[in-house]
Amino acid sequence: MANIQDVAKAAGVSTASVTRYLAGQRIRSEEAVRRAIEELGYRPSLVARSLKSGRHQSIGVIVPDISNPFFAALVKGIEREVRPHGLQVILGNSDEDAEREEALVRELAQRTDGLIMAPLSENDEIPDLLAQAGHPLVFVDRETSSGPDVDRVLVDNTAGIRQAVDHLVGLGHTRIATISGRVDSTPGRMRHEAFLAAMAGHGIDVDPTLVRRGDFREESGRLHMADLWRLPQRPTAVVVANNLMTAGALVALGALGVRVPDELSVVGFDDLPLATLLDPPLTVVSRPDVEEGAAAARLLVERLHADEHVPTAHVTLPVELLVRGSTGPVPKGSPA
Amino acid sequence: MANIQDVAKAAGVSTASVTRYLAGQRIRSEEAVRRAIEELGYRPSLVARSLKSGRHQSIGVIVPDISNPFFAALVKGIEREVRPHGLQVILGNSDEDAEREEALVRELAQRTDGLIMAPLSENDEIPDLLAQAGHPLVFVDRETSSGPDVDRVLVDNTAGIRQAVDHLVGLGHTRIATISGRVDSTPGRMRHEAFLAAMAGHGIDVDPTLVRRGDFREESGRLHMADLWRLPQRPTAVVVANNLMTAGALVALGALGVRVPDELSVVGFDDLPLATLLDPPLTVVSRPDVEEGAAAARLLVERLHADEHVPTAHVTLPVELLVRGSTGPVPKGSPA
DNA sequence: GTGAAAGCGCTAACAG
DNA sequence: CTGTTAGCGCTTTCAC
Repeated sequence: MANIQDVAKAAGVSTASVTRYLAGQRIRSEEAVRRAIEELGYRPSLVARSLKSGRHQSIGVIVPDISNPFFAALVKGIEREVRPHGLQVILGNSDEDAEREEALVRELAQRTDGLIMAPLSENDEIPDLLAQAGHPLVFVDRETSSGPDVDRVLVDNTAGIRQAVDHLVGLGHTRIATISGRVDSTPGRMRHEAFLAAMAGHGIDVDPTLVRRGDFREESGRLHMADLWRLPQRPTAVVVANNLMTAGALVALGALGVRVPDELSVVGFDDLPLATLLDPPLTVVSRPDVEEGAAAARLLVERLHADEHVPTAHVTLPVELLVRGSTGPVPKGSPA
Repeated sequence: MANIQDVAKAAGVSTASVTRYLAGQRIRSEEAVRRAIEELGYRPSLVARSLKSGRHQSIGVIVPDISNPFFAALVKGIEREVRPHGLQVILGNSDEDAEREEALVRELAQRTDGLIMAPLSENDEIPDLLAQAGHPLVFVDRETSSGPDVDRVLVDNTAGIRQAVDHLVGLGHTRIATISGRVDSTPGRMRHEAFLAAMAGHGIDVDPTLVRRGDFREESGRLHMADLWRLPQRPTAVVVANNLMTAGALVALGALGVRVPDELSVVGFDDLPLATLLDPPLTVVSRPDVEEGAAAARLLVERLHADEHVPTAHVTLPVELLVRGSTGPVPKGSPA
């Protein structure tokens, strides 16, 4: 691979002139340099540029699970927002693994100008280190609890769960179960607490056996749903804290031959691509996923372009309950 | 951020000794260096290392659409395979955009040790340039037609489509439609040609109005399906060339109130996460997606570790027709 | 406008 | 085993 010295030599100028040409400045031997670059197939080394300038013209995005359609949509929103600014998006997938997440943070912090991340756990410390080091950081969907104040974009998890519970209670349900996500993560904790609060708000005592702690993965939805159905006193409705666990719960229910919503009402959090085509169509708490990513990207870009200090921003986006076919009245003969 | 000089100074040694310590070699002042690193919070600059060594300890993966579950699974397989080798995976999403793909290739080629990519089009030239420059490259799912011979991992698209057509013909269908993917891409072209060949193999003349060219996106599945249903002579079955377009086709059919498989049989290519929970469960050509990624990763890692020339490998993985509920006999009264 | 030269942070060859 | 030094490829003073 040709370097800037080769080009300078071929064009009969100094490397400084080549740099100037590259930067779009006017130089006398423009044509010669252009030809030399062309003939040698020269491409400036991004690594050398980064070392020299400390900038990378790219941002990093770290998500816990890229195969979750929600995070895929988030990434879409980020890319859409960031592209016009000439920044590359480099994606890291921690695969729900704390060690891998840490490695990615360290790697991308050094190779990008800023980071958008959904940390695995609120106890994560790495992001705080980054922020302290002055590396631009925006939390999206999740945040950490300790450390400095950081830009973040969340959705109104509490309102979403409350709407779901209100809807079920309105249909006459009282034995409502929940399958929570990781309670050490922001959405897991908030949705879990919101469920308990909403039930209390309706004056309903929650049977502890109906409160299950999952981990956001499909398998945990499957297992907990099967468990719930094995209970002597079954629930008449269930609120599942994310899309993947909802999918798992539906698989379990399908295998058990449970009729939804006749025997059990199901509400998921986060829409699924084919939610309307399921049998029955799934009632879910839906949120503006692409927009969530875009909002986070806007905060980061703003911070990258700012000369002076930018105050920390906290954005909360609204959610919406989409009532479809998977929720219905309490089955007859159930203990009301 | 502290650099190696700061550490050397603090420990009272030369930078060379710090480097040696970092590389795990035995040095006399080990303890002093350890403490200096600890106290200064020193982290070696990856960028400087890359510039010096020309290696990056990471690989790049470029896919056309990360929100397609197939590519998400592919990435999973790659990460699983590559992690034990201490390599980071950096993901690029071209979002079906040729310009963006080119930018990603150029960027990642300079910042990674090797690339796994599913090129948008068989006419793409960038990958060839890379390969000529000696940058390790593996094609997965798709390849380019010109340029040097490159490692690749594909699936047996032809056999998959043939099985789908055989299955439908076995059920008595002859008016079989297809919605193809981008025919300038490997899987698009192969599945398209395989469809025509399989039909010819059964001695069936294909009505040209039943052959639609989509672009692998959901919307194109929706549009083409709606178009097909508007035809005076409707098909009795349809083979859709990928998962997203199948989802779109199902949405269109749902909106039109078409009963599957009573009025129309549907076969998709690529399984969908919830395919078994759809109404009816979807018949698909399924393939080992995670394994496809892993196979590509193995080829790349092998090439990265090899001292000498490694002959090019071409891997083709088998596919499997999963017959579920969306295919059935020809509707009565249809022109056989 | 232009070129010489220093330096971003690291590693490796070399001499001790 | 250790330190000195050159150099990866680029940008940016600085003096002309």
